[in-house]
Amino acid sequence: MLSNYEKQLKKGVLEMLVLKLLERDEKYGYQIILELREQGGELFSLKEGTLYPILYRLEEENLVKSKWTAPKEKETARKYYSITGEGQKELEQQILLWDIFTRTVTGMLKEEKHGAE
Amino acid sequence: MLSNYEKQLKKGVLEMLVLKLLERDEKYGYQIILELREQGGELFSLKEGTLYPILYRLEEENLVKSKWTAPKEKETARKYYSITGEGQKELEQQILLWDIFTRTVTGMLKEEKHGAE
DNA sequence: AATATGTACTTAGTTATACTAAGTATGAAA
DNA sequence: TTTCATACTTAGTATAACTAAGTACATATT
Repeated sequence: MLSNYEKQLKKGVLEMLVLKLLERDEKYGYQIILELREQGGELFSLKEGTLYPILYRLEEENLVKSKWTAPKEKETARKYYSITGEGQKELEQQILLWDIFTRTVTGMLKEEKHGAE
Repeated sequence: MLSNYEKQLKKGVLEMLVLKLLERDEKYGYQIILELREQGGELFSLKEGTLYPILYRLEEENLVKSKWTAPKEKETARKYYSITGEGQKELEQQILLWDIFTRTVTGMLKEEKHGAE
């Protein structure tokens, strides 16, 4: 079980990571869950109830688009998501901000304790 | 004005940064606002309505403790916060997690697009 | 003198996002 | 036949940062 601190750190980042996965090629929701788990370990082992609403939100914002596949015999239907041009731009923006953000915070954590001078 | 993405990224981190500032020496709320702004720029220019509730929460969790200063002549009273032993431990934990978290995410962002193989 | 600005703290209510927990439906394995 | 893995949906909750408003006092500006 993740600590509350870990849950909070993930805010915002999940959207960026989903866009990043879709940058490669189109994927369906459950596949994204598996790949996030594979790449991110426990920290990014999402329940369906976490991932799917992210996808709906991204689609609402036109950052991704989806299409259902006609299921072949003995296959469940899947909803494939792909990144849009707008989504690609947004992803690049978010990665830039992520770099600035983490460098800023890491810098602030390095400020040393003042000794007597 | 910060983007929504930036607001979300800050979740969790502010608590850690406040603890970090208090690690050096005790400080009062308004002073913390000024130092965060100085070190963190626009990204960490907090309104009072953002900072003070963080301090109250930290105190509730016994990670910091506070004392009012008796105001000398022509001085407003200030509430000084200092970190507790528990707060110091929590800070170290959070910094460890922060490092793991950022390395994980940055690694996931570096996964290259698959070309044809 | 009146107004604005900076210091210093408080609090009510809003927004955004991840969470839990439950549900639907199918196919394969025990 | 019961469990498990796949695959998607949705209602409700928790958390944390936000806006916006307020109090109070001292200093600076007009």
